[in-house]
Amino acid sequence: MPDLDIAEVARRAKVPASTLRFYEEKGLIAPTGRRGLRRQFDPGVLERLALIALGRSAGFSLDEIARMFAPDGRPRIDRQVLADKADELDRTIRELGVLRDSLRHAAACPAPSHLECPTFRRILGAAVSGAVAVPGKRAGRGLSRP
Amino acid sequence: MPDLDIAEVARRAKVPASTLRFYEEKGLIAPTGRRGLRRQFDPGVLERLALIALGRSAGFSLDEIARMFAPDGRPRIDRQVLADKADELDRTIRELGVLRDSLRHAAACPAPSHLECPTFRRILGAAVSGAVAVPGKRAGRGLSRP
DNA sequence: TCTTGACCTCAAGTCGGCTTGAAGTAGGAC
DNA sequence: GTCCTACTTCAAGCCGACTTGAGGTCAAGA
Repeated sequence: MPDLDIAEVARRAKVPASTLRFYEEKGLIAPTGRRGLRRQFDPGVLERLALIALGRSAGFSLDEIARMFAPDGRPRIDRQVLADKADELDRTIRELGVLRDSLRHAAACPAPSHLECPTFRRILGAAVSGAVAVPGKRAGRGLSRP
Repeated sequence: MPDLDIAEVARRAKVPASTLRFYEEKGLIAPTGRRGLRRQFDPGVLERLALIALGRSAGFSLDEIARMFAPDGRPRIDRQVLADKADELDRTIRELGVLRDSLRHAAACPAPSHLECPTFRRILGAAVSGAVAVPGKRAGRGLSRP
């Protein structure tokens, strides 16, 4: 398969070209060369972008992901790191489950105000005590389908 | 219970005073008055902060949370919104579960390189197709214990 | 040959949720 | 009465992951 134009990569990976340029700047991907001004990429970049997307959705930062590629470009993913991330996701999943159940209860609860519902107050208590924490603070985050 | 000084609220809610000022600016909380320059808060603010923390961990933005308080200060949480958020969390949880299993497999997989593992490649394929998405993009996010 | 338009560079902007820093003030201990 | 210290205001900064805008270049089609 011949090299792909940046536009083609963008189309296939469903990623804007600006993002590809940004990733290149960060050292996550590299064009094989240029045709005129235009970047050309080895088709393998698609796999790499998939790897990046996977890492992102698992909660790794771009910098962390960059460190998972050896200088030769091949992934050198530390299995321990993966296992740790899986454990982290596991905790996150359990916490989200509790939260989901709480929300469902609050949604179904017949108390006139949520503040009058014992269950809701219990959840609040947990929130106060820090048993429930805020996403985006160096922890496992979820995924989405926009 | 008498009013609480901002420092006391910060201590009890485990939130920096700067955050309380920021929340006030956003209209999320309001002091009952001042003693000298210092803000004084009704103890009920603790419950309200708990509600805010809970909302944050469920993935609501501060603006969304602000809209959940009626002008009189009482929460007016739409049960449908809660149910929707619960459903969203449910989807997130399922996706994270798949991801966790995938990570565990990759961690345990004996293939010399992850790219040579069929399972890993299948996951990558899913990532490419968009079946796995990135957190932080208007979707349910997870929780954490920093 | 000329035009078109998709790419290029580089700097700056965006977004959410705060934090930080400089400069000011007042309550309470001495 | 004075001092300390914890508060105050306001503006600016930070983080990550990109996006946007202005001005420039060049391959390909008419």
